[in-house]
Amino acid sequence: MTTVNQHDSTPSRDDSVRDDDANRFDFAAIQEKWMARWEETLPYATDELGDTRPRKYILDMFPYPSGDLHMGHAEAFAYGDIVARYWRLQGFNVLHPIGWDSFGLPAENAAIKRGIDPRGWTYDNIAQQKASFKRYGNSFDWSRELHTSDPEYYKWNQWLFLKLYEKGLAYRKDSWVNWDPVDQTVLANEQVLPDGTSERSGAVVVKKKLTQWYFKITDYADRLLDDLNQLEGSWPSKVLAMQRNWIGRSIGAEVDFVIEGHSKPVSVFTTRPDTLFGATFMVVAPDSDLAAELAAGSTAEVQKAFAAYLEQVQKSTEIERQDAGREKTGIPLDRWAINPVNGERIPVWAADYVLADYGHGAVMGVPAHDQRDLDFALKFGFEVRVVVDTNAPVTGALPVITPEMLESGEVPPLDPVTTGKALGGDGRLINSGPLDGLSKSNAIKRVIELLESAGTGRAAKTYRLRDWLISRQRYWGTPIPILHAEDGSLHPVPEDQLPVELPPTEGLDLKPKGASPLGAATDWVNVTLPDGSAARRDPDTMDTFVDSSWYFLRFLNPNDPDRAFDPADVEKWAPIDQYVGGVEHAILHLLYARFITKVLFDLGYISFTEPFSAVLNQGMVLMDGTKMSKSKGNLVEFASELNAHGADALRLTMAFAGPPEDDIDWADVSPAGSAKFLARAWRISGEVTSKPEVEWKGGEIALRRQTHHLLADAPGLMEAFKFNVVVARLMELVNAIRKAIDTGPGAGDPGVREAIEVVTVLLSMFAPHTAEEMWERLGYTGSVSAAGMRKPDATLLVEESVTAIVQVDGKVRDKLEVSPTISADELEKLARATAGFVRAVGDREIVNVIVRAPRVVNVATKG
RNA sequence: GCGGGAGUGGUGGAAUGGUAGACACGCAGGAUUUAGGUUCCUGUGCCGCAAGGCGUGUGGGUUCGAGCCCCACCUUCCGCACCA
Repeated sequence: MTTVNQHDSTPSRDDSVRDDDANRFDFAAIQEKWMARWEETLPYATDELGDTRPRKYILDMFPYPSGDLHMGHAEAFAYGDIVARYWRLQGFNVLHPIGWDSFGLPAENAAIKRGIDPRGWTYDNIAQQKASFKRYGNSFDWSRELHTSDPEYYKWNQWLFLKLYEKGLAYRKDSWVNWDPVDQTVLANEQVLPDGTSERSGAVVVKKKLTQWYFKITDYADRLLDDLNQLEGSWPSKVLAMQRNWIGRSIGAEVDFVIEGHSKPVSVFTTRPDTLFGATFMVVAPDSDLAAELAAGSTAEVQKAFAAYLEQVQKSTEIERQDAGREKTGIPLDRWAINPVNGERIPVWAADYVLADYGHGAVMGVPAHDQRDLDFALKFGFEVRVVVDTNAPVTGALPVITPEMLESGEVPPLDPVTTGKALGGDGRLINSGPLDGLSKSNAIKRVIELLESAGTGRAAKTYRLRDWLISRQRYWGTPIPILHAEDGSLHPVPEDQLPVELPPTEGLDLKPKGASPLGAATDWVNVTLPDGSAARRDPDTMDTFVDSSWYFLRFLNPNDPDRAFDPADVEKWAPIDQYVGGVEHAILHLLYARFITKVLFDLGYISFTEPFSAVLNQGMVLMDGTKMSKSKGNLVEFASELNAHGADALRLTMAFAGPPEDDIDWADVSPAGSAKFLARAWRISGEVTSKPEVEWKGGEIALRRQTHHLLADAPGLMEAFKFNVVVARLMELVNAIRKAIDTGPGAGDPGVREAIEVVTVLLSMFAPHTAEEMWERLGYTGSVSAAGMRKPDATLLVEESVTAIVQVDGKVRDKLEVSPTISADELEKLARATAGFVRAVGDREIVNVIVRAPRVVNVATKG
């Protein structure tokens, strides 16, 4: 079947010809042809030597190879590719690499289920995804492909780990961790969903006390937070907000309370040190070490009650704990704390509304000014002492409040006990000795000064962000390059002995059992230190988010055996100009990558502190309003869509569906409609009878204007990610060309050739196979991707005439065709003469005339 | 509760404060066709025979003019949440 002709010399509207093979748009044949061509010519390999063009680094979040690509990939990778192709057309040297995030639990779980090696499963999936990407026409530089599960890659994870270890940023600690009882491994805080279940397995996460490796991301909390300001405008505001929220910096003070009979004072963190005189009790987290110590030093009765309470708390799930309307619980410890500012003796309780891992795991209870403390005080009968008059204005004179004003509700009563509402607002301090009369913010400053001079407190910040737990008790990950000597000392594996390769799976039971399967690989785990003593390898592997925290640097020198990346190449390409991926990585991956980038900056390897200059989050692909899933029976398969409509129609559908950030409901879009448009455009490319050398100037002027307006508008639209609008404009231009051929100057008009060539060049971003084919049919031999974006001719952008609207009282009453250079007076004169104007104004009085030549005349009337 | 978005035809969506609904899907009609499909053309916000009127979640405001800016509210989606 001859589906593709260089030159269809008989453009004809005759149906007998139209139905011929040569005039039928055979997307499958076109796709095959160009796929094979690109396989030979490798047009998207980034060749460095002597290339003086400016650079762009466009990156898609690399995929996890679980099965074939799905519709979500089809969307995200279409957008990334469109952006990459756009910058290539604009004359940039574009780096657009691809790799595989190929370590991780799904491979291991699949391996266990089927009794196979996770390697085989993973690399088979990669082969499948790779083939799909090639069919999809992604303009990747395949020569830079990387796999995080290759020793050549994970060697550098280990190198990175050692660098953090040297800097004291990788450390071991014994603490309560999130334990996934199904996957039998620990999870990072970020991997526990809000409902307390595991992001991976869905199991309810439990707490377990373990010694684990951590990265000290909290050292970078301020920088991770403050540097977000630089990204304002080029990152989605939602992602910025989520990161700020996650880091969760609170500014306030630490206050030291002496506990009677306890050697060390107990510090509490508070954002409201101004309310210190209103503290009537103290609460510690029941699962904190502090609570255990305080209980241990109390009566036998308290010890027993405490043990029972602790057990009850630990049995309750995260879901129960997070029920906001839950009644407060707690028990007295029969211990007493001394308020450092007034010497008052206040009782210490344990209650689970205080969290062990935030602040110091202890709070001062100020029931009048904190809702949680108030709820607790009302239940257990603590004094509620108002120390901020929230009715008092912060500036100016104090008001006189009469009983009538309180009665009428004009002024709310300062009575939290009766209202049940804590007084959280600003006001003036009362019942607070030296702070009386001060505003909230002044009182905070003053009380910190008093505490600091007395040595019983200080200004302090605290964060919601926790250190990053990176140990995983699983096989399919990067081994942690640390040796444990028999005396318990830690010995980093020397850099020249990296990588520490994973042992083969033969003989290993990968089934989760609470400890890493690597511990059972006797030959692998037992080693000898240089002094001849015995040691064991650390059997845990790293969180795969370590792999993805720096992979964008490895793309620059993916095959360099001597270093993770070449600083000179990093200088040339990084940071990434445009990162494209799902919002599901808004916190985890992006935060970790930002952290590691800052660490590498501090280590002197790179010169920038933010890895991603701009981020685009694509929406989701839905079906009938919901997420696709096999169980719901609404799954749309990428492969079957690709077979049915072709890569170009699919890509075009993604681009045309709407703004990239919005969800696409596959039931609402029409890949068949996209294919129809492509066929329409392709058909025109075969009908054009002029030669490539033809002089544009003689072309039909209206069509030429439309062509050049599109050239003028396209860059701005593309850079604002308004792909749908660009596609709409291409459709308009194709419709105009169709009309020009059928009922205008005909297929030989130079303007027709110019227009369809511009369509072809722009279309190459969305539908690369079709565009290449059209380019060839138009008589060119090179790739359209190298054709470059044409410049609009400024003289064609000036309109010959514009439509002016005539408004009366803001309503359109008539229209005029006028010169774009018309004067205001002239326009007003013409407007007053229009029929619509005369009819609308009637005999009413004109009170105002606004003229904005050449677009609008608006007349305001009276009566 | 805190934070971030979003509300425009039957549908997806356009619209530097200046003609609301570009473009497409769907639908209707026509041409071609033995027929279907394809292709091409025309129409398609709502009410109304028409003239005309009404229309961007609701109510206010600014303006000659508001889908767009400001205030209040409603609905909805997403993220976080006993974070001291």
